[in-house]
Amino acid sequence: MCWPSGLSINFVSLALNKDQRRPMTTIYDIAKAAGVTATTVSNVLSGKGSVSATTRARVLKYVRELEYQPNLIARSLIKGRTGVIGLILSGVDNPFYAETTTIVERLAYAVGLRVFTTTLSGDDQVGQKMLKDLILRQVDGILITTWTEKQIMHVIAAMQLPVVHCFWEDDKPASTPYVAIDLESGGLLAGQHLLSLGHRHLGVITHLNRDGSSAHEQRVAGFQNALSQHGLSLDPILLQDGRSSMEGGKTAAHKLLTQPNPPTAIFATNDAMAIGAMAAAWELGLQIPRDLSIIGLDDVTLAKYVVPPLTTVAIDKEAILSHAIKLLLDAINGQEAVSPPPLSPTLVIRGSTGPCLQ
Amino acid sequence: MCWPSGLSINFVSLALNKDQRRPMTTIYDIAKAAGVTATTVSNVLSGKGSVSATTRARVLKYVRELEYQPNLIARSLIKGRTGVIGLILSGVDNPFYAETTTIVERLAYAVGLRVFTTTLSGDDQVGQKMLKDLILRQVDGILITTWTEKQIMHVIAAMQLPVVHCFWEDDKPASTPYVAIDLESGGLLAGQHLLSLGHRHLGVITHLNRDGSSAHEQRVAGFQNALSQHGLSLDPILLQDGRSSMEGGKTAAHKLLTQPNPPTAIFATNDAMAIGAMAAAWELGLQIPRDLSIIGLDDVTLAKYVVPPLTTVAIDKEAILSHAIKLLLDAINGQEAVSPPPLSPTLVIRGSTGPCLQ
DNA sequence: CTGAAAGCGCTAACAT
DNA sequence: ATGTTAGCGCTTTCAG
Repeated sequence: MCWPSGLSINFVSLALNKDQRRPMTTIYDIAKAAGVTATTVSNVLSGKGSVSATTRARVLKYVRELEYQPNLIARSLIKGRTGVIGLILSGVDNPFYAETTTIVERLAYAVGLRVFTTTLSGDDQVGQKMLKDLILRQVDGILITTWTEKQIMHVIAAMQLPVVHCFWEDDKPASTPYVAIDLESGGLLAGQHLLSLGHRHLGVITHLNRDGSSAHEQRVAGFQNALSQHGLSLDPILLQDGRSSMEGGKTAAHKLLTQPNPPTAIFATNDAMAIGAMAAAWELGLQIPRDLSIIGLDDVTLAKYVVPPLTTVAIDKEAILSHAIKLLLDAINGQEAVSPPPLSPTLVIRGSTGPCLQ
Repeated sequence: MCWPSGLSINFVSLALNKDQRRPMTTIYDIAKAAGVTATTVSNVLSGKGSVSATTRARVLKYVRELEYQPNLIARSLIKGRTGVIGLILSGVDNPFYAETTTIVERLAYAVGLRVFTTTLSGDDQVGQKMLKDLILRQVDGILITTWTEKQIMHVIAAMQLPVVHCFWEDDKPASTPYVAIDLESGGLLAGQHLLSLGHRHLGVITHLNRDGSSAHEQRVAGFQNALSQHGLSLDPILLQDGRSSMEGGKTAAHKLLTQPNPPTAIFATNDAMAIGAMAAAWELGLQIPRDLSIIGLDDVTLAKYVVPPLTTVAIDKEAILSHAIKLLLDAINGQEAVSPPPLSPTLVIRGSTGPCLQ
């Protein structure tokens, strides 16, 4: 064989097919070695039944020697449980979702669950197929964190598969457990903060297209409540769609800021859009917070590092997801899953908001 | 039962245990309904064997009526293949990894593979256990994108499990397929760019602790090559550890910039650290790029949105991961997995670098 | 305390 | 073209 220069044999690996690889040692292998039956080995391993100390020791010895590893697939088949859950996420360029995955994976593993993450990129078919695939793979439950096609919800419901919602409750069947956040008070907090800084001409960037959502509507509603308290109301032209993404937030901010009478402060209903808005402000030569205040909602890790650091309404992802996992586990175990009362967000003041100077 | 005010019965879900739920319809159910045997149903479904058009139609009819869904767990058990791969990631606050997961999930699914993401948070034990769990769950292969304990590598090697490395090749057994990037030329590009802007006093933020890595060393080496070409060399005090994270980058930049003779430009060996460095500069009242130029490496999505937009050396994640998945698939199928020649990064000039004004 | 037998849902020889 | 048999690796009654 002839190699392009620079490529050595190191760069080649003649892999072994599954059948060519050394077969895993099974429970039978160690049963034979220990001179007992598979049942006994199983009992030793599971701690059920009762086995004499002697045989237990002998079995364990071979377990070690033969480096036995239980085959979780076989176990899943017989138990009717895989110990895997599905996680449904949105695929927009939003750091929030990235953080969600990591947290969920860790929390789930802590209770013995692995997760298949399914990222829905818009309304494509791929995501929907991936979701069905989750069912074929016998996941024990599903955690939904974003808008999901009604049809899919029905399939899941028909399967009577345990489901928990969080961050997003649109089109959720009434009976589905849900970990709620008081998003309306989140919007209120944002509004009050801006108002207290003297801003009176306020813009909003939110997510409002058809698959958009009460989750964002609530934030806006809370914001409007704050305005009402000051006898103000939101000018519809100052409410723009940012599609939940950084890019969308940037575009929306452009529209807002190039109007004849631009706002002096903007509430973006999530941090991704807020960060996009900051980028737009920079392009327009606006300095934050001198010329424009921006407040987000979520408190993603990144918020601390953007310039200037983003003032935002923080939601406790960790707490919410931890609740969600617990709920899902209860549902999987056939226990009553009681949704907790809504969690309250908190205001985190950093550098992207300041007094109104106009 | 008594409910806190505001909570309605909607918030409760009495879940069904697995055993209580309607059992899935199996291949036998539809065999019985269609008056054939399970084998025939299997043949119809797989398209193997041969079945008369009539029975095929009849079987298919019941498949639809009874809403048959194949149980992939059972299939996995008999096939000795799960169609699942493991993905090993680092858990630092680096947007790069988030993007990696999403891309891998999509690319993998396109070739019929699902992925179990395993985030290694430092050198904790949890990550290592999760990794072993991957094996118990019979993943078909593993894609490693970050530093991994040698011991684990040995376990995997012992299992003769297909493995592919990318982005990171430290401690990689020589025979493991690897998708390489020419990181050294990446560092060179960064250095040349800074030099061409007139900067002569340069700082570097990189990842250098023990589990750090040739992956970052290469970047620094390339950078130093650029310096050498100009008869310059890197002052060791201007090389700081940023631990690959935004926080680390920020801390490192602080150290760099508070020195008696601070650099006029900084090369951070990844975008996360570069973004952290930008935050540090802001805190110190330095304006970018007027007072300080910063260049990163990776080109994460976020780079376009930070203020000012980050100049960086882009690596084509999509291409690399696509190669990696292909390699892994080859390895799984027992085919020769030939590592491609190293891919070249490219310079993307945005707003965080400018002429040296001192 | 240990073993025999059955079966989870599916597929793959090997008949017929 | 269809059916029979056996088995993937494990657990779970139920006997002994």
